[in-house]
Amino acid sequence: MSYLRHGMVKDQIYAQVEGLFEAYLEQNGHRKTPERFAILSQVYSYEGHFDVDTLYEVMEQGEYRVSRATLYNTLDLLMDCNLVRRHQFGDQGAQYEKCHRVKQHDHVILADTGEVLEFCDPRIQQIKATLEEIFDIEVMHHSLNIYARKRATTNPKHES
Amino acid sequence: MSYLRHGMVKDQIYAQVEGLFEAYLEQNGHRKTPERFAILSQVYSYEGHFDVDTLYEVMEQGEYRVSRATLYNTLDLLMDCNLVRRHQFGDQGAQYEKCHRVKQHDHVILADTGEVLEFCDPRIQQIKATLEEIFDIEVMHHSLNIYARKRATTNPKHES
DNA sequence: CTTAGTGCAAAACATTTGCATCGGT
DNA sequence: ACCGATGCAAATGTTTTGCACTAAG
Repeated sequence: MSYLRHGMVKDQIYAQVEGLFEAYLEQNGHRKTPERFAILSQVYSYEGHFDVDTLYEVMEQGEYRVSRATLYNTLDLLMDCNLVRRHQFGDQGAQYEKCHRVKQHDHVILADTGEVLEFCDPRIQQIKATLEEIFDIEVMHHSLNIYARKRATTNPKHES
Repeated sequence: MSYLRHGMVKDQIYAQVEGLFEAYLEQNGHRKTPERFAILSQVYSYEGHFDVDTLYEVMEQGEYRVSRATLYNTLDLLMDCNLVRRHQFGDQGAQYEKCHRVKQHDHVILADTGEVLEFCDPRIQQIKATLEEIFDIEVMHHSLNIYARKRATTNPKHES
């Protein structure tokens, strides 16, 4: 989609991601196990969000059946090297999503359906810049979730 | 503090909050039990955030010892009538905070200490307005958490 | 060969639920 | 007296941990 850079195709992206993960593992003295790469591959096959349970069930079918313990372990590694992000929508369990070369975005959660929309607003960057100055901090990341409901589309105008 | 309106003092605020809760309970056919008001009182004694476990332990000492089940139940009611808000910082359990006549604000979580700073930026309102228009939704609430770390104060500039 | 990584099962933890009892109304 | 609210304990769902075994380096 739109986050592909000039003619890159998916497999090239994935090859790059795999290389980054491999480099990360080497540089940090972690072993390059087949389970870890199988998980990376599966994680990067998802377009949207996924939870650990879904991932676990899918991987049970695949070539490498990994335990939940390994899933959590590997997801931690992938978050550490910035290939995956974790989200907490509402109160239920964590959701994950790949994030390499994916445009930074935030989420609108629709109350009725639980559906998740994505958006990107430059003003959030401005807010972060302001905060860095005011509090003398270095912002590492943020999480902005908007909880909303679909408007009853009765009138063509807007009624705020 | 700054959210007190023209000469109001704390007890007046609390009396008002109690009145609102009472009205809410009546209008929705809920019973006015002493436990519920004891919880409300304790909740409004906190200036910042608290978690259920802390609340439980404090209330064990007090006049009304309430069970966790009742705490969760009552916190739900308090959220329903907009006297309390729930937050999810990072991965651990939920944090709550009173919200009546408290200025809407968001949070900076410092990675090292877990300390939570509060801020209020008008641009978040603008973002919400834009989203309502773009997606034709009605925003109910939002959650913006900034994860940061204190900057190494090497430069002689201001560090407040 | 060494020891990090793995699967498994148990543990930990926060929250919810079932049920007998209590107490607002 | 009715039935909603409570306390307790068991159940739930998710994530973590201990341990014996496997395999990467």
